[in-house]
Amino acid sequence: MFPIKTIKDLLEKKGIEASFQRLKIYQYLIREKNHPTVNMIFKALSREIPTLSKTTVYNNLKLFEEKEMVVALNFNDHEVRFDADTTVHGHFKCRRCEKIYDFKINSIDTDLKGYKIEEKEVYYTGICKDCLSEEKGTNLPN
Amino acid sequence: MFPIKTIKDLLEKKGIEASFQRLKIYQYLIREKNHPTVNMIFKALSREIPTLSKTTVYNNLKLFEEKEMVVALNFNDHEVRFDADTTVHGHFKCRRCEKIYDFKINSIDTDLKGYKIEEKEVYYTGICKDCLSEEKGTNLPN
DNA sequence: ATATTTGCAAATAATTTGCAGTCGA
DNA sequence: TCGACTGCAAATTATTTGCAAATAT
Repeated sequence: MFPIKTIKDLLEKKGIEASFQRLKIYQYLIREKNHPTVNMIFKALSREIPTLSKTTVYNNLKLFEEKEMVVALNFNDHEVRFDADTTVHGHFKCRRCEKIYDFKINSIDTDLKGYKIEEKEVYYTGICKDCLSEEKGTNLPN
Repeated sequence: MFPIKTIKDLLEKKGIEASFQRLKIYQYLIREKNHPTVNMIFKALSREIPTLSKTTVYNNLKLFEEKEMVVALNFNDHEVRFDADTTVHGHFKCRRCEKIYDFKINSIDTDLKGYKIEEKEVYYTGICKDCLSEEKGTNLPN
């Protein structure tokens, strides 16, 4: 689905070198779509790249952010998560299973006038579909 | 506008003691409405309360959060800001002057279905009205 | 008197920085 | 060969924890 070649082109189109580590980190983001933390990326890729350092993960995520290839998500907890989808969309975080779901935003009606808006971020928190149905399941003996 | 007495009642209504430091911290939040960081609160109140410690500021903000008297704002930068207005509303941060403005959200139209939403947070970033007009001012010789 | 709160100092965690060695066009 | 990239170790910053002293009911 996302062969190395494609990602390589993508990186080069952005004017950055396609080093092995960089390529793998970006590939991880677009493949997994799991909104990982620095640590999740580091741990997952360390298996393939045993010499990988966390600094490199930080370096590259920062670079991706500058190139607007990645956005950082800041929910109200002390971990930053990353998303390679930079189009405007909302993020829902389940406080039970900790998963983050993307959702589509059709419009936001506000009273803001005269401001130059450059970025929009929308975070929802709650319980996801799966956890809700599990909850129901445990309550009903059948 | 927010006399000590009123704030004292408010804290007690929430079931927490109205200690001097606690009262001052909460008063600062609702008076200034400036969405301060821990440091801003600490520095501002240190003048009046020279013995104040940052731990106490952290302790009380945490308590306020638990009691849902305060929400923490996480823009994509490494500082958390606090807001004593806990109703759902948006926050706009100017990347020029760093000020945070509140705005009203009438509605958000999304495709999210079947999820239990418990919290909504909306962050906009850009240039505020004031900074925009200054910008114009410097460009025009008149 | 007793429970809560405060505030210091130390611990922890996340991120950044400096820099020497490595890699690839 | 040269500049960019990596990765270690140390530094920095934000936040939390442990605990003894202070405070308030």
